[in-house]
Amino acid sequence: MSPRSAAANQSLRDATRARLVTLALRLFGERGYAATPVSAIAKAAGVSQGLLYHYFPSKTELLVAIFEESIRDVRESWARADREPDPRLRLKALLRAIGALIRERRDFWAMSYGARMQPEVLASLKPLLEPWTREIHDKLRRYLRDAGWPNTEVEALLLFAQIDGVSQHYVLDPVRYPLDAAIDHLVERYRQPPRTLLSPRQSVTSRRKPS
Amino acid sequence: MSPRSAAANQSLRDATRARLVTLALRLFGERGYAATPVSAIAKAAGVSQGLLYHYFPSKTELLVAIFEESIRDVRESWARADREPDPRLRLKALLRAIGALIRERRDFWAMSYGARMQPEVLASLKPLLEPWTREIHDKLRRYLRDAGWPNTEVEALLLFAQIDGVSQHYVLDPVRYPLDAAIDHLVERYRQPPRTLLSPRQSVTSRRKPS
Amino acid sequence: MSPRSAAANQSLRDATRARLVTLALRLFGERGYAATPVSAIAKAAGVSQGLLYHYFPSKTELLVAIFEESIRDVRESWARADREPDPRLRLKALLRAIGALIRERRDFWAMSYGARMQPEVLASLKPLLEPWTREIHDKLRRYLRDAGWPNTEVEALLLFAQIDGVSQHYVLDPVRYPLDAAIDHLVERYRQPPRTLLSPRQSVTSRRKPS
Amino acid sequence: MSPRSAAANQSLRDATRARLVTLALRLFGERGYAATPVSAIAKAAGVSQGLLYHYFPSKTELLVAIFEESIRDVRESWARADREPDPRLRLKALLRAIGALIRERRDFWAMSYGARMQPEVLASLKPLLEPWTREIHDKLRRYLRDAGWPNTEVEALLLFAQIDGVSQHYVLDPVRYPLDAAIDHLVERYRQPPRTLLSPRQSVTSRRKPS
DNA sequence: CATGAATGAGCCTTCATTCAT
DNA sequence: TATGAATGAAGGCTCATTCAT
Repeated sequence: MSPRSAAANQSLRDATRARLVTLALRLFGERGYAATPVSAIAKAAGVSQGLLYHYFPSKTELLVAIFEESIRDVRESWARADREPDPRLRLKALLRAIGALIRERRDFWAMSYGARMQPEVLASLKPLLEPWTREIHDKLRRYLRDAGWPNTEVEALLLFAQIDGVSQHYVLDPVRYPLDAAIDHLVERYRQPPRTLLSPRQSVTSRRKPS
Repeated sequence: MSPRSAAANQSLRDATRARLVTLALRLFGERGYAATPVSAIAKAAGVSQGLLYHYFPSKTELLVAIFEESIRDVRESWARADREPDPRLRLKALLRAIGALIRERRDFWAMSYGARMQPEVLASLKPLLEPWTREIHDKLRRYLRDAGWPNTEVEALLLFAQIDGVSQHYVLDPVRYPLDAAIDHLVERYRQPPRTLLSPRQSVTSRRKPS
Repeated sequence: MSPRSAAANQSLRDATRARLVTLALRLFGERGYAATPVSAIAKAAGVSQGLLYHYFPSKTELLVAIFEESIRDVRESWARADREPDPRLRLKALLRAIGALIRERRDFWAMSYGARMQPEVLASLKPLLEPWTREIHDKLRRYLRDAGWPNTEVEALLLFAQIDGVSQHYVLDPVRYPLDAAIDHLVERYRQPPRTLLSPRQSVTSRRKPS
Repeated sequence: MSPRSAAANQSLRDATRARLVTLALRLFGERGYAATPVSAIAKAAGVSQGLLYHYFPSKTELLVAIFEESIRDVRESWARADREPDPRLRLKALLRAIGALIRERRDFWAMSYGARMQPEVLASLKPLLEPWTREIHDKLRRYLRDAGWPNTEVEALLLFAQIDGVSQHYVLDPVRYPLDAAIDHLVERYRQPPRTLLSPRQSVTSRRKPS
């Protein structure tokens, strides 16, 4: 009954939609969300501006769609680290995966760091970002715990901060920032929990003293 | 011709200018740079829009002025750590000062993290931001070196990332983020350099080779 | 080539067309002509936008079709009053019929009163509206004359104005407007021509003088 | 302290604002509210589009401003009828005033009748229109009562409907519609209350029963 | 120094209509 | 007959900036 077959239509839809998401992500990453007019996205994708609104009800929803998709991808990518059987190597695997993602998805991080600092924009992203942030924190904490780290709550907090900080510094100057060295250092730092002769309850403060 | 004395005039000028900078910083911090119209700043400061352009040639220049001032303040604040004679305590002093600044100048960091992710805006800030970033990095590196840390280049990089990460996470959710715990943990972590079995001179990267 | 018989096809066609007209009328009535997108009509009717343009070459023509149909219905409804043999009761019969129509076809009147105030739209409706308006006026005038009213030209004008006025006020607030009381009053007012001692030919101006 | 004197500024403001209101009223009357772009108003008033938004926060608010102003004027104009001491002549005076207003303020009525049929627009006007409608109704009722009419509630309703009907019909075809004749007829009809054989207190509905 | 009226460019969004299939 | 992807032209509105006074 349909002119184009339903399948053909769907694939056409998907292709156009995907192109819009891809181009929007690139432009948002390059110029920032606020500074990228919808018209530029449409033009880059080779479609009319009106068509964009056929796929996304608003510029904001386009942003949300990008986040949804990217978060899904990142999540999948990280999931691989879960398959590492040895808990002592799992953190390392995760950090390597993160390092790769930072480089591969630079546009996304750039856009993300910019968007979340604009309260108006953040409002639409909160439902997405808050669970995700918690998810990351929990994952880090679990990994640290399994590897025998103490004080995992704050330790996870700091690890998260380091990752975000490195990612952002890299994004700000991708050419010169020594991303690999930074990741290497992180991997090394988290290779194993601080050793203490006395007890695992011991505070971090004394961790390497007696040796 | 002027009824006011030159001095009175100047102090009036300074007061108005200072008010504009203060209010602009607050609004930029609350709503973001792009989302804050010049008109809102003028209104908040109780002056006309025209007058604002008497003090600052453009919205961008107002932003630059805010950065200049804030950077100067932050720099002064940090300078106190330099006066700490014991190199082993200097890093701690610095981290404490940073923790206080993060909380006290929340608006500035919020604005700063947002603005620097907008390439268009970043362009104007680069002349300011680049030297400052380098300055911070160098200071961290020097402190680490004086405290006997190895591999200070990358170590400073990571410490910087941690500070920025913590600051940004705090700014995103000031009510719930455990800033004090994070700073405490940082202080603890950098209380003294890691001891290695072989030699303290060994660089981080190579210290595991022998194993 | 067509799998369906021509007759079945035609009845399907008619059904779809009728549905479009019905739904369009409802939506135009509820939201107004200008504020109702073609897409909303197609969606409400459960067909594609493209198909709508198969039945009506433009939104305007859809509006015209609605008017044609509605006018035809209203005309038929009023025609019954013509069958009232007693000229003195005919006006009453008409007013009752009108009262019923105002209530039953609220959407049409709402849409109609809105559309005819938009010159751009009115242009397309003029060929329809002008003859109809004249027809109504003439009918009213004939009824008044047959019932023995003087000065029927202006009298018909005023009666028309009353009907339109009541209808519009009702449409603006259907819940609270006392339509029945208004119609009753109209019926009563036009139950018989004003009585004059002298002659039914007497002008309106003098009709109540002699008492 | 102000560059232009405050007075000069105010008069400049008032002049521009008044020009905008006047031109907007004219264009809304001619083309309808929805069909008149803000740009057309600005152009007609000889100012930039942006300036219009300096005076009115939105197109809707401009419409509201027009209504406020027009209602005020109409109210003042009608107030004169109140000064007529003889209650039997007061209604006549009012109808004459109304007749004049219909002709003089044709644009306003045209716009008004169009705007109130667009639910979206009506919403903003309701706070203005509802009290005004009630005010008119009450005034008519009071006049009728003072002139000795029975059943003033419904009688006022019908008189209101006639006025609105005549006004709208005139607006739809100002060249050919015999406004004067219609007003004359209204004046005549409401010259004095209908006499009943029994008593002037009798309700309209029953007044002619005995005959 | 100070005002605020005024501008103009650009942005997001809507929508009637067309067209390939 | 039927679909819905796609277009293009506006339209309402915002805002950094200028300018006459």
